[in-house]
Amino acid sequence: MSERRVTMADVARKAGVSPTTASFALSGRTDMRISDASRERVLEAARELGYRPNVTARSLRTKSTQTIGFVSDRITTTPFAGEVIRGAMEAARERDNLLFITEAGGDRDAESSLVHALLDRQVDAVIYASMFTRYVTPPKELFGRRVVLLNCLAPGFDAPSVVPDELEAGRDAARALLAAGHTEGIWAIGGHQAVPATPEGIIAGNERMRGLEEVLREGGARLDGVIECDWNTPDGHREVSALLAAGHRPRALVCLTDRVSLGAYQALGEAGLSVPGDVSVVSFDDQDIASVLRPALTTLKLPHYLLGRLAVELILRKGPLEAVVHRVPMPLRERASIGAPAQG
Amino acid sequence: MSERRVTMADVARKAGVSPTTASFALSGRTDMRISDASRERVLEAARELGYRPNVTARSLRTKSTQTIGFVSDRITTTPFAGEVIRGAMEAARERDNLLFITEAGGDRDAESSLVHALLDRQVDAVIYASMFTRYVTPPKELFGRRVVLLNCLAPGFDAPSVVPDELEAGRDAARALLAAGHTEGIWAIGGHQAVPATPEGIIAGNERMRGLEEVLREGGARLDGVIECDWNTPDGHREVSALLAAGHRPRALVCLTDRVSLGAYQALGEAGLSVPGDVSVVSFDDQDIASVLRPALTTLKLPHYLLGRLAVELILRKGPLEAVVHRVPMPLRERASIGAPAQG
DNA sequence: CTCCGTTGTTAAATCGGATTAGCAAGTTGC
DNA sequence: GCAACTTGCTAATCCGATTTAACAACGGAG
Repeated sequence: MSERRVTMADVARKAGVSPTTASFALSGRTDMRISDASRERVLEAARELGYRPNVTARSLRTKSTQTIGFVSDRITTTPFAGEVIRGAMEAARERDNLLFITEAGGDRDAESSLVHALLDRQVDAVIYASMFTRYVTPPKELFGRRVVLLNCLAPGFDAPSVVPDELEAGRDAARALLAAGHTEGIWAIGGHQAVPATPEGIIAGNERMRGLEEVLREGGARLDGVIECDWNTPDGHREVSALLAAGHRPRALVCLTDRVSLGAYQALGEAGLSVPGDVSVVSFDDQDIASVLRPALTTLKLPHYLLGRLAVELILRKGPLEAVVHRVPMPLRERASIGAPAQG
Repeated sequence: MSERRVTMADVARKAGVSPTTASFALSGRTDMRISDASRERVLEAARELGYRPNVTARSLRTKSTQTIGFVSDRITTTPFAGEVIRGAMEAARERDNLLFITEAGGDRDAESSLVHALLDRQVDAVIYASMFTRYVTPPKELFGRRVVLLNCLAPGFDAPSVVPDELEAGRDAARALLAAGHTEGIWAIGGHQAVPATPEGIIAGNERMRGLEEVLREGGARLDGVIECDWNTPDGHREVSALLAAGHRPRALVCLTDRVSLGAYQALGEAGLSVPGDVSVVSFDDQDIASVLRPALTTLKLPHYLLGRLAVELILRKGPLEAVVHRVPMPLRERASIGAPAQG
């Protein structure tokens, strides 16, 4: 694209040395002896000419492109997960790397083809990411490659995983309710399962529920019921409306996602119940809406930014990757949806 | 990364021809005569060995990396604009290109440095994108390069722009209200301006308002008032609450973004007014929440996906780029927030 | 039978750097 | 005084493709 770039040969010529000397001077290698005078002249020439090395050419020899591939099912364009990309991007940038972002939309063939496109461009490593925390089987092209799994687990696939600490988040949700004095009339909306039509097990729901139940039990509280439904707003609205219609009077709702919480808010509002006066709500994810709902939603934040950042940091660390699961804490965002239990 | 790749030399050796012949056979060029027999043997060998060309090596000679750089202020991770990336990505993929995604966060130095990082990797072209539709001045490194401006305009910079057709969207909002019979008691919330602390002019607000006023006037309707505020939920809530508290009884609200609409919904709900029974609402953007609000929000969709796609399609088109402004229609998403004007 | 044009193929150069092997000139050791 | 090191630098290769220039082998024209 456009006018000729300054090459190392230009720099060498201007500095009056050989390309070899220029190369050593510029890369600053100390194992090859270059006089201070020559080094200075090369550096000066490079500066004056505005020389920048051609990464593509260099990588042909060195095998390192300072480039990382990012493959996901849909995480890129999921409204709330762009932060993953940002975290990854910034961490990459700090180490002079760039990211190829791709998305296969869940299609295995597309996935293979994208991985090939990445490998054809000699990426140094690949981040394989999933929108939902779940078990996956990466495409065979990635076996034996430098890979970090992001927001997913793949038993038998030799690579580290970076996932949110959903179990501890479940515990923290329980602790938040206990701290406010809730011990009964607690319902979970969304349940263990997850999103419709996902072929493989989703981890988030199970772990959140396990942590929740464990700490509630230890705290002498109990869950009155668990309502299984999809993790979206219409389902949240429908299930909570049905719960109320059935005559139940919950004191606290644990909604498995903020989208479910929005549905719950709508149903409670329509029933003339206030949050947190009549019903407390604790949620998961901390999506955009969480902070602007009225009252603002107390929720366990999905640490998207840190997830992306850690994945890249692991990949760019020297040495081989260890197949370890890294759990990133989900911080509690305390806002206004939890109050003392309603009396009566 | 890992075991040696099959090179063209391997393919040539296996097919019993020279690398030159293999190259011509594989690239399928007709200007260089290769016998059908040789071609077949090369193709067969390539297939058996699973040969894939090294794009990096090729680009050293051809100058084309089949790679596009994407630089934005924050669009990547803006919750609602990931679709831009997806559109761009898919269009790129259809033509065997990949995207480097970067984000400068509005920092000029970071922007320059990112553009350099892209150019060092020999990208064929660059998409320069903005989160808000506005005027920009691209970094000097991009002058003379193959560039498409996405969601922004840069007078004097020789490149095509791709932007949403905000003017027509404003008109469509007016048409939707007129069609439902609204001619008075219409207020605009959000106004001409925009988001806080944006140094350069934002186009969206102005154009939306201009289109809106033009068609209302032509339709014999009028705007009772325009309330200027930031384009977010708390401001929407505050301003609509204030409007009602001041004794006004609007029949229709034109909210400049869906986030403002959410605030309006909250304020109306608290005042015991129903949508669309008492007040109709028409909005802009079609973010995630638009479809799950109750009632679902009628809004003019920001065509993010098409924006991204068109930008890439332009860039990958043969020939020089023309500095034309491409306006992409914003379709009306008719849902349930517009009704006939309340009586009385 | 020679000259010339095709046809099919390949040796060699190229792209922009990194790296290896080696070469002069100056030092040191004995 | 001469071999053995050092020091500072460069010629030559290599990385994996593309592309240019040229070269055999063959057929037809004269």
